[in-house]
Amino acid sequence: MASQYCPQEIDEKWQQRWEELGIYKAIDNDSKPKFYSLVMFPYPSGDLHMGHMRVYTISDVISRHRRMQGFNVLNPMGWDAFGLPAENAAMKRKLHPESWTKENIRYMRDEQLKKLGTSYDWAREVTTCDSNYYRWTQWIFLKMYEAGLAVRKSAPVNWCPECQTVLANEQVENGACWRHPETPVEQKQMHQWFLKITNYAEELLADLDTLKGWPERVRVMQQNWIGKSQGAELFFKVKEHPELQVNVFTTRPDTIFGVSYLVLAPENPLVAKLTTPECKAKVDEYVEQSKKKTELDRMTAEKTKTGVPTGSHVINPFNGEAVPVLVSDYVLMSYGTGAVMGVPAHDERDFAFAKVFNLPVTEVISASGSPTTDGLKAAFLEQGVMLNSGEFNGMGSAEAKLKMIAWAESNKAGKAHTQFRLRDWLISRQRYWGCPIPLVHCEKCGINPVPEKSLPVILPVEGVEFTGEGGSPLKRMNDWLTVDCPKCGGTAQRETDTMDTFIDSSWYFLRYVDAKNPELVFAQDKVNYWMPVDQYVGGVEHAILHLLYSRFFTRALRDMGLVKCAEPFTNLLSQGMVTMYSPVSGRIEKMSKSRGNVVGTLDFFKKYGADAARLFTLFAAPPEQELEWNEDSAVGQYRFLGRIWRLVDELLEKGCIDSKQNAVTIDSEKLDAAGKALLKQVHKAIKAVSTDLGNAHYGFNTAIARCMELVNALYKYVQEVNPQGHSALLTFAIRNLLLIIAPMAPHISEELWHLCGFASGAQDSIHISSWPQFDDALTVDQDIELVLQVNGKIVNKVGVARGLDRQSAEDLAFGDDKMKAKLGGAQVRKVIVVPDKLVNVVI
RNA sequence: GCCGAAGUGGUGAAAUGGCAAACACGCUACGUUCAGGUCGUAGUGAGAGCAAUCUCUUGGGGGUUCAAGUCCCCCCUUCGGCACCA
Repeated sequence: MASQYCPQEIDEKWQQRWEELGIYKAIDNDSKPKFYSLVMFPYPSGDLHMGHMRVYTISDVISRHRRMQGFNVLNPMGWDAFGLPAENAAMKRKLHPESWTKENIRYMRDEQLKKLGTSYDWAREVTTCDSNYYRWTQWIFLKMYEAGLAVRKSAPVNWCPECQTVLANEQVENGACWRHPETPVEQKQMHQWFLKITNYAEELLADLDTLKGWPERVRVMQQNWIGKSQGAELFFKVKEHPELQVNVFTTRPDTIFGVSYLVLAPENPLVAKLTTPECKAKVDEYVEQSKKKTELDRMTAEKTKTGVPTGSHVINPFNGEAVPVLVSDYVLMSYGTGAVMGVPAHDERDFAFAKVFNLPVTEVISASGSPTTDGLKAAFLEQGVMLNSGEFNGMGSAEAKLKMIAWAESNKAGKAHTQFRLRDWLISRQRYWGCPIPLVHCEKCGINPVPEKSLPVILPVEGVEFTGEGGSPLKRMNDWLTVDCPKCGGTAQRETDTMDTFIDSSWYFLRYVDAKNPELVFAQDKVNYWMPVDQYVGGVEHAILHLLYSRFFTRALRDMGLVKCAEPFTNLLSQGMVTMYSPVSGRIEKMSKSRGNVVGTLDFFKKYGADAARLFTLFAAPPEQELEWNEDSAVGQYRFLGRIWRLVDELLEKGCIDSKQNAVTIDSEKLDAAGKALLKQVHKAIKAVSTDLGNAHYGFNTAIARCMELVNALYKYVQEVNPQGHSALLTFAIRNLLLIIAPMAPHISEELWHLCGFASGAQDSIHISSWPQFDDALTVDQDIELVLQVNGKIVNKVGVARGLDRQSAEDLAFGDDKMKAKLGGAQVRKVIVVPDKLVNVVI
């Protein structure tokens, strides 16, 4: 055995051996309890840095631990391989996106993920840009099309001029493209394909409550995003055009008697119909101006209200009053009906608007039920008592709300309505490197789906030219473009838009269960055996996008009878990001190439080994927290591993490791005091690490600390006691130390496991050994320190044997010299005894 | 503005309402070494004291409790989500 820890000589050896032995293969429909461990698959950008490695390490430790606990673990890996960066890189480097992507995958798989010592079942590898994956993406799309969940409609959409494509709402951040924070998105009215995620809005929101294994912050983010508001849709007839009516959505139908005007969004088609000839010039100008504003402008513009009258009026269905209709850009076309009733007395924005346009402020709710004496200074937003509201006067506003909705319904003046903020998912992309949408446009028969038997619609690879101009290169691929209409057989054209890459990742976890099936998207028995995912690990940046889409997909597939579960991910761990000082910004920021603060994986692995990298990312912070990369501290983990190595080396040298000894425990009674103490340390460490790795918070940092304590205890023992003659105890300690650290440091533990002779042969591995048991009785300290307090302040600590009864503890406290001094002769009011912990005397 | 998470030594952090700072990084000393590194051992929250020891300490202020980093209320700061959402 080398006396020095040399990861360079052991890491790759074991990585290869594990692969040969196939010990990480998951077995479908095995009788052992299953554990589906999933980590968010990477985009093959070409290089993983330490920031990425954290998430794979965390998920790998969970998988390894469960495997040792006897679970049939599914721990797969794949590639989210479609997407814009490949296309942009291809244009820049004159490569095809496919070769660029495939080469990146090879490098990231073979040179990075495998060298981290991950335990993936590579037989299930999935690559979303492979036609044997995306044919099923297309198949699911067609199923959704049949179910009416994929629809083509005209809608205002977000266009990123930089990406040259439309984007989903979820991909717009602060009014800018998620890939280009400097580029504001433009609003365009376009015919596009949408998935009707809104059909599931209610369920997606309500079921968040069932996700007890998800972090609160992620649930709240999804809640905010779905954004449910309850209220009513109310109908206003147009005075000048009795055949027209304007519907508004409001959460406050109880304020309807306070309506003093109505506002339309500039994009609302009713604007043209309601504008009178006298007002047309000004309205047209206003609408033109607001069209020029990007969403970003409209959001960041000062909140002073602007607007123009249309010249028309609508009639309040509750009191028959005619109120003017105006146009203003504070009303959004994309939310509700694109029209709002103006109630200045009870809405802040309406109040501000009324002040600018000098509109009446009619108070209809007040705290007391009588009007405010000197006029409202601001909108009154709270609940209260109704006034100026006809038959509803005197009612509480909450009650009036229900009564008024009922009145509206029976008088055909409105109806109860729940409004969601969530919008349908725009999935068309005017780009090449994505999954083709399997549809055909025929001049005679319109839009037809590609028949199932003709799938996949292969994305053409040969002869594609990337000019960066004139839209998607697919539009110029005439051979590919022209196709027989599946319905009439005439000449037709393929759809040239591709799908949003988030579609690919919305179901990949379902394909892993049956990754190579050529006949089916996945077999029923397999998907029902493995799903749902037991532990998902990934970054919080996907809290809305990917996680919401996957929840939607799983529900849609459930309704088609393809899966049984509604929620795909039972437990979710959102790991914090890895940060480091950035010389670009001068701040500590998320590790990224553009910020110039990345630590490459290979250099570190070469110098200190994969285990040190793994231990550092696990040890430096709890998994949900941010972690600042610190080279010194990471090297500290390398030293810790060296300490283990030398300890085992020394014990082997001295013949203190007995490879045959594999007792479950050691008889404590036969040990001397030092031996008992060490044995206790071992059982305590097993217990603590089992708890830390087994609970929902995954205390990897404390688990490693416990291992360090055990190593420290072993050093102390070996120094104080001649280890010779104690081989049974020392073997037991080393054996268990290696087992409990194995999930976190898989290479060194495997090497030492074999060097100690604990493996049954070259075919054996520590990683398929059983997780060790601990004896709870042996973890209990028999000698404890009883804390003596007066009024909760510590006065003294005395060593006593465990199990001292209350009375003896109290006597002991009152007999203690320091306590006596502290108490003086004061009157004792109360004595609290917490057995084996403390005595608190209250004076 | 609404919602959520967090705030503990020089640093990363740890603490089922019951001894605050486990475990590390860093630093200091000693040993090993020609020396440096490595390695090993010890020390290391702040203040006072030669010392035993004492006092203070978990963003700030109140409260509950025999006992609060932990529970409750108010405030401050930082980070994150939503935001002219009717």
